[in-house]
Amino acid sequence: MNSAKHPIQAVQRTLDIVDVLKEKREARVTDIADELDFSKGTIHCHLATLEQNGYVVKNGQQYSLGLQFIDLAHHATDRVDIYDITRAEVDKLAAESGEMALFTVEEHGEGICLYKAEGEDAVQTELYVGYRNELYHTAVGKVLLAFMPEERREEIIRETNFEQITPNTITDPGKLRAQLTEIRERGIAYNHEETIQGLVGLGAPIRDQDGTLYGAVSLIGPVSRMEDERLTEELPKLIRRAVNIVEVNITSL
Amino acid sequence: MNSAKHPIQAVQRTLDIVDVLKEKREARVTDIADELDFSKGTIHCHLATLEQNGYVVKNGQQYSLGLQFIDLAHHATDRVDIYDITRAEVDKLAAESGEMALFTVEEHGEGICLYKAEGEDAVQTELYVGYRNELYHTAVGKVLLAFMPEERREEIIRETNFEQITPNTITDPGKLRAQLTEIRERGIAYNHEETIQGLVGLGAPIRDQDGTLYGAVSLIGPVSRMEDERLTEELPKLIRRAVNIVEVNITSL
DNA sequence: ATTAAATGTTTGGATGTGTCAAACGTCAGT
DNA sequence: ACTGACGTTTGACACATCCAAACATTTAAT
Repeated sequence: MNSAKHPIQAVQRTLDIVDVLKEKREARVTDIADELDFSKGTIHCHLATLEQNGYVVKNGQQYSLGLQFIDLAHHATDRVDIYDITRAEVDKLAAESGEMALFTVEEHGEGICLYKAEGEDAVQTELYVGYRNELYHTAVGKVLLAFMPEERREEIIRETNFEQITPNTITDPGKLRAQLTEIRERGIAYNHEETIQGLVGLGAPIRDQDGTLYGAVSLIGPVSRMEDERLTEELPKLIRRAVNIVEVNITSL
Repeated sequence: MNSAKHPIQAVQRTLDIVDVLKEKREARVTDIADELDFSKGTIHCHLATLEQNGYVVKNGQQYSLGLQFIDLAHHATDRVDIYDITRAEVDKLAAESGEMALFTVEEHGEGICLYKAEGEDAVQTELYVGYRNELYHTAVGKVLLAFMPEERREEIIRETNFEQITPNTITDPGKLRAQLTEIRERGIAYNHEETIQGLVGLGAPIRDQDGTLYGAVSLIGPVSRMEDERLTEELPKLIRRAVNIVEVNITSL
């Protein structure tokens, strides 16, 4: 992520304010001014500008994010051509497996969940559509890393700040690269309690005939149900079938 | 919508750029510079700032909206307490009626679609989650107007720019007010081909015991299926049931 | 190949604008 | 009525934004 030479400070400030509103859900002028260490007057002007454009809502003294962002989100998703097809397949996948199924895409070196479907027995996680996570410790993340162009992969790995989230989290770039090679051979990536203890995930890439990566589909479930042949045979088969259907449809776009 | 006394121009410019990207889906620096009548250098700096923050993505020369807006959209929706409950009921409503069911909320004098469920025979419209429309010519819109505080209603009507979208569109504030009174009595609003020829809609408000308005639920279908007792009895009954369930759950928040 | 034409990017300098501190207005609680 | 806390407005100064032009880079054409 090459940083801008001449970032526009006023805009940066506004984006920081939006970020605070995202974290806090609601905030007053003074709250934000304290948090970001700016004068009340400045924050006020920024919020007023945002409000005028519908990006912020004011309830009494409390400001919060406006629903207009949903509109922007829709238009952003519009760029993902396979969204509709994949969505349908992820629904099926969730129904067939009973687990939670996800569709994730890479952007700016992060994995962004674009769709989530819950099967009958799906685990409850704080994962939501729009959720962003680091690539190195999830199944989809490792899939995306494995199948993206090498230079980009190395760039992302170089900029990754490895954290030992659980005992199983991979924190060594070398080990990660080795596992990515395996994943390229097998076509399936696993997450063995590397993100959350007790949770296992597996994912596969969506690619066209040229090998261009479009995203990844995954299943997440409790370790108790994710073992033996179900984990190594049954569920991978379901995912591969779902992914194949999407891939067939890519050409017709 | 009281305009800001001292809007921050640089921020306004960035928001205008975002708007162009929303409309065009993809655009180059020059495209945007021409469209907004700014120098290329200026647009470049703004885009660089946005990209650095993940709000914009660059593919070669083409810029487009980043998926990070989905994250913001999620947090904005978070503010709508009844979202989850209503969503479930709208799903049922669509299944029962076979038509398209919607959940809409008012913000900044506009109706914003927060959830959409398609029944078996649902009409296909360009309506999407996040879609914003004027209140005066839709069923949900009229519901929201009818049940909001009077001063706010008058403020919105005063600022409304009435357009004759179809022959049936109400363009007279007086007539609109009269119909809103009816709607308050009946508890159901109709849209008789006022937005799109051939499409009929009906909606009801979601309110708590104090009468505070939370949003509206509606059904949309082709005029051929939306007539006689189905329109005046059957469908209103379904909607009322859905709305009631949500309303009961409001108190437990 | 070589040139030409668009484009993205960077630069420096003049203008105009964002920022702050302080004053003002408003509201809630005592 | 008074106090405190907050949002809003004001005015003036510092400096950030913007433009035009030069530069770099890519694409198209000859």
